[in-house]
Amino acid sequence: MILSSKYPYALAETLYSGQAFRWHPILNGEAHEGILDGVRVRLSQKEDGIHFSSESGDSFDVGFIKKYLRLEDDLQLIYSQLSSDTYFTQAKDLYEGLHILRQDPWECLVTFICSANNNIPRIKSLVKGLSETCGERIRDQFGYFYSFPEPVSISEIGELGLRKIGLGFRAKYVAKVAESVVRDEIDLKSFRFLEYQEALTELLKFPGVGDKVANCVLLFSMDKLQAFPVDVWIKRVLRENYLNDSDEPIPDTKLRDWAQIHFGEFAGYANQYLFHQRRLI
DNA sequence: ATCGAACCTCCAAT
DNA sequence: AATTGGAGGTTCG
Repeated sequence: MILSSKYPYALAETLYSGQAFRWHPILNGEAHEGILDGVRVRLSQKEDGIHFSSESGDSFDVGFIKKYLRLEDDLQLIYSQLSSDTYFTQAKDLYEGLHILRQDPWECLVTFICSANNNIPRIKSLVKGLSETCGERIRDQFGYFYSFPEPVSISEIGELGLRKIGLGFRAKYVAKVAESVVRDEIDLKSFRFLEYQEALTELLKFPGVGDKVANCVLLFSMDKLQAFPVDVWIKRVLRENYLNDSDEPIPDTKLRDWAQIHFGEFAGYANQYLFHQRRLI
């Protein structure tokens, strides 16, 4: 199956820019494999577009992949809205076609709780451990793989089980969030229909979710392109390029407010490009 | 309100 | 070889 799009798509940059943690290169980097909605998916970028295959073939909705990849995003519009910022423009010239992904909110929430005070290899290994411990074991033509666990499955292994996987102090948070989602029948998918501020307020009620994690979840899974996660890398970018080095430290939420006003409705796209550029220095 | 320490774990750098 | 410091943060006092 070939997915075509009007706009350039930097597939590898997108899959490995630290927003999703279950993709890995296969066939000497020719293609990428991940698990979406309990299905193993392979993607590769060719001249004529992004090639996509999975065992369920066409029965696996192509529309699903298109949504996941945000193929419909109007990059020209987004670029033009951000073009007055010279640092964004620099990053854009380097990584043209880099996209935000639209992930599953539950998986996104859990993985970004796991991201606290962790580096990317650690986050990946935790998500892998989680999936292999309480995800569903599924077989396809290439062998076995594991779906990302449902809230019930995580709540069943509890804090102790999560500690065994290596979540550390995050185990308590993930366990509580899983229990809460199960008990209160919270439909995270519906958060996407809330306004940014309202969804943010709701997410902040979860233990282990502060402003940074909430904004990641909003941006990467809830269609809030104005979300602006303030992490150490973005702080470096802001400090180095936009603020006086001599200034005293500014609280993260203030930095976010400033950035959202400065960059506007696509602040999250600016965030991803600046983050990606700074991280690869 | 604001601020710093503490929190699990892993691993690279002393 | 043991120890320290830091990693895409949040909570608690």
